[in-house]
Amino acid sequence: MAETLTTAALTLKDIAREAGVSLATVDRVLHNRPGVRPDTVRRVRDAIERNSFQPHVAAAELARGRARRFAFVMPSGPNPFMQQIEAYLGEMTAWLSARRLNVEMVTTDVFDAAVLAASLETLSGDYDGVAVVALDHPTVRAAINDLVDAGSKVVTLVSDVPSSRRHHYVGIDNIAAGRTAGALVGRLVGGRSGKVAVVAGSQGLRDHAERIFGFNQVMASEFPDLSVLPVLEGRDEDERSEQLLARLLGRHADIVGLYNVGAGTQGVAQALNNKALSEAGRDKVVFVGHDVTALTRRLLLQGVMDAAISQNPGHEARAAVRVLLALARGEPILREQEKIRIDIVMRDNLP
Amino acid sequence: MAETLTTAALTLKDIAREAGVSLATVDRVLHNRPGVRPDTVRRVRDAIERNSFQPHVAAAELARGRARRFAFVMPSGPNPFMQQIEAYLGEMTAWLSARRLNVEMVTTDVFDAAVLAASLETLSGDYDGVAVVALDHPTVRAAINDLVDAGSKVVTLVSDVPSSRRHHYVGIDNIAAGRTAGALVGRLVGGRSGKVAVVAGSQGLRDHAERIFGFNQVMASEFPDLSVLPVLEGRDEDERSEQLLARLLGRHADIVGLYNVGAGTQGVAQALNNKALSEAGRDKVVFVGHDVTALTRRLLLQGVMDAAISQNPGHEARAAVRVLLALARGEPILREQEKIRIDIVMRDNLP
DNA sequence: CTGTTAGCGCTTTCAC
DNA sequence: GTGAAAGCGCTAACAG
Repeated sequence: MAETLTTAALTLKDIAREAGVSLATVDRVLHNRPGVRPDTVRRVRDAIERNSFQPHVAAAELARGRARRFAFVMPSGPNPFMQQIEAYLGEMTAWLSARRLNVEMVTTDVFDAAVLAASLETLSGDYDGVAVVALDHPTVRAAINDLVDAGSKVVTLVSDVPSSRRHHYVGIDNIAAGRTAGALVGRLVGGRSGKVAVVAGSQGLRDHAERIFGFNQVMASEFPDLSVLPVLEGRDEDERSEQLLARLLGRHADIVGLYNVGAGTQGVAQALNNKALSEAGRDKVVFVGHDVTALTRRLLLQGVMDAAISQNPGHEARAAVRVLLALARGEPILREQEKIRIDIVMRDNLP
Repeated sequence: MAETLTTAALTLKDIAREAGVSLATVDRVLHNRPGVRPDTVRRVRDAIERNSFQPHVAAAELARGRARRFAFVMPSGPNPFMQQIEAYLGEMTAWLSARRLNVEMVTTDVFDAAVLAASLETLSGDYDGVAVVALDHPTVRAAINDLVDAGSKVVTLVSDVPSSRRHHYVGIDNIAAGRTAGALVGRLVGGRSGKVAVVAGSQGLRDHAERIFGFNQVMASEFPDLSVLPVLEGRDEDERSEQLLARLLGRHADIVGLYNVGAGTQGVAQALNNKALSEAGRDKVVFVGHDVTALTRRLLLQGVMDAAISQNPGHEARAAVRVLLALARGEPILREQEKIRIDIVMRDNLP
């Protein structure tokens, strides 16, 4: 009927006594510091094990004295999604201060490998942890590895560099996100047959490429009545996206679905809308895109957009901080908690 | 280019000096403890304000000495969703121990107001915080209020008692969840017209009633071609749900959608399947239900179920702990972080 | 009403 | 290699 989830609260001193050594030695073993005879190490480890001893984080935190420094390396452009992440970090100020954590924002051109790598190099050695929205490029990979070698904990944020030695990736599985988008477009089209348009920023961006890959997978295997048109590259710009899409809609009268892989949403919506106005008899185009912003929220409510695939920016911001903190403290990461889910957002479950 | 989110790390002593008082007095003011002249209070408050001082949580935690005790009051039956919550709490053991938090599970019959209230009464005074899966009933409300009066922090979990003085509710907005289910059924049916079946545990349960309410709202306003049949009450039991649904499917040949509000999923799936087998020519029934369990996961992968509305049980478990901790410490709650979202889960974004 | 003081359980010098 | 001891910034007695 009642059951407890926690173990007796021993202290370092208890372990020290039980292992027949001093506090300092237990501390050394606990943190794998050198200068302890292997035999002693074993004795201490045993005692820790036997009691399933957990050091008190609060005490550890207090004793170390100095505050921790984390840096967030973010794109400098006016990307609403990134701005949301920054805003959510801002909301954590009190929480951060109460834990003596210093978070610094560093903006840079994350789309230029050399510039990004240079920014990362300047951080070397000064930070306990670095979160970076990373471009997947050899130069950047090297810079990340250098940071790791210099002793910083590194997490990639939103966009990963899997080949680097970063400690953790905070972001979604973009192939699965693309698959989800495909399933939604396919299902919401509702059995009609026709063509599907895809607008991306650039197929050179890893996340965009992966999303398109997943999208095509699902379309090919599950919706044979729908044919996917060649990807339009709108560079995440409104005007360009609008023009390209408007032209495409003009050429194909039987477009029933649209997947907007990146930003440029305003332009995409515009193109859709103009068409709807001018060509009365035409079927509604199912429109699926990414991220919940002020704009996509409005489009969802208006029924212009049907669904948004979203990675909760608040969650990403907080997860990045928590993961860096856990890594810095040597605590285990709650993987389930820090995993970023692929959210499907429709009008009625808007957050 | 670089910007810091945190403020200088002052200490209580600094504030004391600046306000011309002692440590103890600052501490009293900080915790609104009595026995300080109003004028002194003001002076101290000013100093705190001026420096936007944040006490160091680690130090506070360490100094108070004793561990905190939290109780989780959960249903005693074999409900997979509740079991998941318990499992996720179990995964936090190390995290909890490292913070000297004791979490105890108390199981009881949460569907019997008197029994539940009695269980709550026994906890009075012994816990810093209590999380409870609550039935919305006057007796339970009174028990919750008593706990609050006795000094415990109380959060309702999954199922709320809005009229009580509980400090927080950790769970989803069930009306919105029902609306989401409605939108999904309506959209996934894909323009066909016909009837929609609804299977619930009982309309007496607040969460079920709210979901049905939201579901009907959307169906009535947005999908006039679909008519919702009277709710079947399956009591969350497999057999009963199967029988009722099978009979209904027999009587109405034009059922195109199904909303399963609660549990009994196995039975519901069975009824759908049998029908599919026996009546070859019949249209696929769009099936939307709640929660991602081993069973619903399988059904989604098999294509029997089309979507699950889910409230992340891991998130609920951790949010409940974090909220109780923040409340106990007098820290602000990160509302955005602790909010439970309505997740739409389809095959391709299964967590 | 206000101040003094002894820890809380670690980390970190500095000695041996 | 190992140990002793001085704090870290608070809280909670207790004393005035």
